[in-house]
Amino acid sequence: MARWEPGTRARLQAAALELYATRGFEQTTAEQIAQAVGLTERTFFRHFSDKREVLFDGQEAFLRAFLDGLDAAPPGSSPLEAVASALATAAALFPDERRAHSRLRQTVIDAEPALQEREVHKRAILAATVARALRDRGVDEPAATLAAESGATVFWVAFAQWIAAAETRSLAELTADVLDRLRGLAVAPVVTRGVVPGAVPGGS
Amino acid sequence: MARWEPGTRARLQAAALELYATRGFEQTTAEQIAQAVGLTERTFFRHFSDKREVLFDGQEAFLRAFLDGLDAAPPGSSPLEAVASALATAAALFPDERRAHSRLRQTVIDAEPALQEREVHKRAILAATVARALRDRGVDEPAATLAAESGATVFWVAFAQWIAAAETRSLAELTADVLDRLRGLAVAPVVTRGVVPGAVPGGS
DNA sequence: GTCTATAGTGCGATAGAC
DNA sequence: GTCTATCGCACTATAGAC
Repeated sequence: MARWEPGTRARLQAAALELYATRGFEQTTAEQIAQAVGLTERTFFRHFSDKREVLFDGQEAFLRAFLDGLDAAPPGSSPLEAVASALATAAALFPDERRAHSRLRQTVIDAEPALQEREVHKRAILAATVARALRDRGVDEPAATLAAESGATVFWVAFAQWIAAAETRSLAELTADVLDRLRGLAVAPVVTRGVVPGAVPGGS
Repeated sequence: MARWEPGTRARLQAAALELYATRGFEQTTAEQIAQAVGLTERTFFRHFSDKREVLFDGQEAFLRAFLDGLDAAPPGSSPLEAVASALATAAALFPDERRAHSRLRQTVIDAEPALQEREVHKRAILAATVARALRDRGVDEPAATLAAESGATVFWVAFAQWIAAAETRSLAELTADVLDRLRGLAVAPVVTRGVVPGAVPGGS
């Protein structure tokens, strides 16, 4: 391992993130990313199936964390208890040191619909995988899908909070809080702020 | 409205769905779709921003139904009660006559990752819009997002059931059932089928 | 309606690692 | 010799600019 620099993928990812953040996703060509790390466009596409995918690597580890968390839940746990365990395990993948990086990456994604599409697709795959794992644990449908989608939603709501400007709490703390709020949804039948009738102008 | 054939968009959509279903999405070029209805490729892209979008038109009406359903909920309703109202209104957009068409369309989408990305993106936009409407009704965060995402999940779970092979129940009936199951999730702490310890081979 | 950049693919050639 | 990462080149279709 001397002829070629190791960590090619990681260097392509870093270069892509920086270029997307500065010039914008559409204005950045695959050739520019490749040249930034001394490679050709063709090599870029050998590592990543398309320009979007370079920002969505490492989701496998994230998915595995979720599944490991499910496995860690004691047998006989309710679907939501198992999901709570998965959330805690997954949240541990995002220590505070990663916060700045996650923030920059999300800024890039939020600026580009094409990237948002890829992101929600990855999120959908996660939820579907968790649902399958729950079914394997003996949870029937539609409970498995509902619990899995709810867990995913809790994670992304907490994640958005975690990378919000002034936020300092850990992701683990935030996921636990949001999960509690979800539990309260089904049983708390009152709105918390004052209702303003007619505040939503109905169209048509 | 006499110089050109009316319903151009609808005819392009029908031709696209048929071609995607027979030749496959990737194997179908925009030019083929356009020529199938006597137009040029350029005209296709004037009506639809890309090849995927031709399958995702009419989401505005769907979104409006959801919002109208929210408005129909009495002031002071809980977030989930408001969502239940929205689900009923939205489900009414899918009478049984549409079932066959929805089935074919979903078959095409399920066969192509690029189309799945667009679909989940549209679903995400729906959930975000519902969340905003709930905030306008006085629901705070994260309750608004949690309720909106839960409502969206309920709809799509019910929708998948509605277009399943042997299904005959109406979409309205199915959304109501799935919503009840969701309500039970947070309070029902037991799995319904027998738990088989060790049934999930834990890796590593 | 034409013209063009570029995303993304297929295949072959090269060259180091083993 | 095999295996694998990289490069080079030709090519199509998308999508947007003019």
